[in-house]
Amino acid sequence: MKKGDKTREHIIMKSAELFNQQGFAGSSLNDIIAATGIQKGGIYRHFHNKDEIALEAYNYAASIVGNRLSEAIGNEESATGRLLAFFRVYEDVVNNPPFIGGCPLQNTAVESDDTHPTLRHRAQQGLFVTLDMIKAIIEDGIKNGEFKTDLDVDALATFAFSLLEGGIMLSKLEGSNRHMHMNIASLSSYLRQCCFRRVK
Amino acid sequence: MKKGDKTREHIIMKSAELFNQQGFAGSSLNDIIAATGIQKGGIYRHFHNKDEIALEAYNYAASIVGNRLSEAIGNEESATGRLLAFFRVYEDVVNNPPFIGGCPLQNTAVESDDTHPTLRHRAQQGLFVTLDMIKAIIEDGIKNGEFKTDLDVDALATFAFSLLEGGIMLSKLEGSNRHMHMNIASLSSYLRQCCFRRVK
DNA sequence: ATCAAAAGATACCGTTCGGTATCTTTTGAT
DNA sequence: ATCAAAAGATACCGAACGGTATCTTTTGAT
Repeated sequence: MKKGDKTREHIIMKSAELFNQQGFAGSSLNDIIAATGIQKGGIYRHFHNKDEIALEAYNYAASIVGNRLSEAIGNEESATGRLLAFFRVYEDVVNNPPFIGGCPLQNTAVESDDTHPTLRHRAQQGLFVTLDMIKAIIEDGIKNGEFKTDLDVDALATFAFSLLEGGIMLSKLEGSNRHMHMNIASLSSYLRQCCFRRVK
Repeated sequence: MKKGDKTREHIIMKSAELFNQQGFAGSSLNDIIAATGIQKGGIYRHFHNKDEIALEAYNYAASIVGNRLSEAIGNEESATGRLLAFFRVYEDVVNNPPFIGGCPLQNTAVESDDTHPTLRHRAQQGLFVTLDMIKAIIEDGIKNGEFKTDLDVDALATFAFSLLEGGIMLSKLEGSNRHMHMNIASLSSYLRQCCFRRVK
């Protein structure tokens, strides 16, 4: 790997942390300079403009979180365990989020919604990919007899993901993981009471 | 009401729309000038700085949504109905949110989390007030025999509010109300299956 | 060791930022 | 109708913005 590629990645990593904490509009190039220790000329050698940095930074942050999710899912045997594993990645979102600043999808979605179309499009792709992951887990649970066969897969996927993102938002805002913890417990009992296949 | 107070309110209203769509960092004073038709000198006669405008604007947006929520709750007789009424205020969040730009609490929470402490504090107050509203509804439902007596009120309030905010985020991002609609149906059946008092 | 190419620092561009001082206009009580 | 007070427009401030041109340093293949 060439030197230039290494600094390019360094810029992306540091910028991703900035953008995920302060937002795109809230992070200036001087912030990036301060965070990377690289002057403007050095930065703009690797990127055409601030937008390009933001897009690459989002991809990076999303990939970090995605890896953490895949990892957490891989360790679980049951579909229920895999669904709850999603939440456990964010169970200490206040002090130890999978990526500093919280969920990149949430931060990007909320900020870019009415302002930055291309960034919004990336977040949309992230939404679809994540929902597909969750749906695959649910369908798996149905096939292996863990869940009822008449489950509405789309509705349950949206339900679980909403609960996750809402819990992240509430816990981050209050500065306490209690919302995440309560939601994990609530989803767990919900799955048991409403989604498990009744063995007669 | 004096003329100055009227323009002051005009500035707050227009700024609230801007901030709730583009964020605090994403909205400039020139944006406010363009939206209000009032020059910088005129604006700064009524406010000390941009921060003060943002705080008042958030209060305004929050009060609009709060009124809509209270209104929706007032029309319902059952606790279940009042909980679902919360969601119905945002059931067409894509095309017809209670305030343009979506949920002010969500937008403010996500942006100000790591950047703007005073704004974050306002959002925190909004969180507590809203959770208290939801908890009051649940306690009401327990007292009048609608809900089981052993419900965890805090957990159910967090659960419902997370589902709402998560649903808003997902629907806004995808540009489709389907997530809100599915969550309303899911919460409705959840309440029926897990929270209703079993009549023997 | 040489030396072109790659990488990065410096210095600058015009524009926009939030904020202020000053001047003009409007308002409304008398 | 008068006229001080309130309201608002104009013009400006220094700083920070995103972005670029140019110069210096570093890299690594030969």
